[in-house]
Amino acid sequence: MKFERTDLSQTRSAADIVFAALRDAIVKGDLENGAQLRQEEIAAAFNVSRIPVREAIARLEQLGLVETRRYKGAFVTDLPIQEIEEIFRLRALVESDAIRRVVVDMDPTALAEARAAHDAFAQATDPAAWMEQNRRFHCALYRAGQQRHYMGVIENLLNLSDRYLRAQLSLTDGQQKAVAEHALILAACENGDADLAARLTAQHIEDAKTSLLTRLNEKRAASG
Amino acid sequence: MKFERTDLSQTRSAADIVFAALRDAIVKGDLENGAQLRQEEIAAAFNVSRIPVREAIARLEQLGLVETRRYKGAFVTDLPIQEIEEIFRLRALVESDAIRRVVVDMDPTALAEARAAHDAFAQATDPAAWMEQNRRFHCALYRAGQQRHYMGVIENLLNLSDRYLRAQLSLTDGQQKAVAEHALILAACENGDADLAARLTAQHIEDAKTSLLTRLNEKRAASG
DNA sequence: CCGGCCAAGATTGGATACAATATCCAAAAT
DNA sequence: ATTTTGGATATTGTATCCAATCTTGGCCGG
Repeated sequence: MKFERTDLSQTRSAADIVFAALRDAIVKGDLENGAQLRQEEIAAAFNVSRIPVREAIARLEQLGLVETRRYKGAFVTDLPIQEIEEIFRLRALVESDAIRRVVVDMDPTALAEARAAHDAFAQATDPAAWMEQNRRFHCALYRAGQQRHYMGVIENLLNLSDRYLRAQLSLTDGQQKAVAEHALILAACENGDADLAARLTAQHIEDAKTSLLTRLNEKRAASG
Repeated sequence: MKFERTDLSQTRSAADIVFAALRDAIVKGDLENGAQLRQEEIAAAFNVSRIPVREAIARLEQLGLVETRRYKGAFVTDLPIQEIEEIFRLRALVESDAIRRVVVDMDPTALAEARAAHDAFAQATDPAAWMEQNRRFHCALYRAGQQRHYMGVIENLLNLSDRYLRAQLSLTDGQQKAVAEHALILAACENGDADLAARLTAQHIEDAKTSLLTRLNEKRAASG
């Protein structure tokens, strides 16, 4: 007699599920910058007690996605412009190096996945899909190297910066520019040109940073 | 009448204190790789309930210092050699770039702090003091740039790798070599030579990586 | 009308109690 | 003797309850 074998020990705890949901909500911008995370409210939404909610919030704080002050509550981190710039510098540094190390021995499966994401990104029409396919494209390439810690650092940086980028893609021709740049990066990867892929990736991120900071500075000047 | 002004709202929660203590214990190697963290035991040690202990463990997991499996417990992460190597590559990449960005506008106070740490490191005789002063030296330089996220990434990487380095410094002439390399890095910073400081920092970390990996591979070959 | 003060509700932090799962050991069956 | 099975114990995950702190709204004096 045969069974369908499933590993039940890998079922996620309530704290895991709440954590992932809150993280995604912050990254996607569903929770606004500075918004307060009320434990009771979240617990009710997931039909659990506040205990797993508090564990989830503790983990979010470790990622820098929320800031908590004792007895006051947890708030979605609102990054100053200077820190956004810093995060993009880090991204350019780490992601370009990650690409360089991956390209020298690129897995065809990863390339195919990246191309699929590239196509989906080009055809997507709403910002949510852009962000999703954009991340899928980049991570498909980085992940090919099987480097957990590079991926971990990069994902953390993306989680911190995505909600700022999202507004950017919506307002400008950023998406079209990104499609063109992705195509070049993909071509460099397929040709095995590691240095070019690294330079293009760094430039891609620097470009996004520049236009994002320009807009943020305008906005800040206008509002106060 | 004058008061000593202290911000009571900054008193740390029990979870904060337990988290910091566990983190330091793991980083310093007081808790061995693979060791299990028993909630009840830790709670008793700090005279608190398991609730803040669980929050602390959740945060440690987010840092990659422990791994938890549901209903089985939390264990100090035992990194495979390949990941240790990856972490050192990341360190070389990020720390050299951090130095480069700091040197162009170096704060004299930070330089003085780095030199003090350098002297203390040279005169220290036990591995615990070495690790402490070594980190103090490097972080004094990086911190001068006031770049929270660079510092955050670097500290995470140091937290993950320090316990492996510690054994290294104990067993070889690593400490003397490190003193000499620190002197060169410090000189480059004082002279405002950013590129040199960056190259020396990268080399310093690569050197440590090489000798550490050599020893780890020998050890693994010997033990099985 | 305004700002300070105080009480009551709201919210977070932590302790205790209970539920779900794992681990270990003894007894029984082959 | 080995393996299996049932249950006792230990450990983790979550709910409920209490304590500490914050916040809000009304009252008071100016």
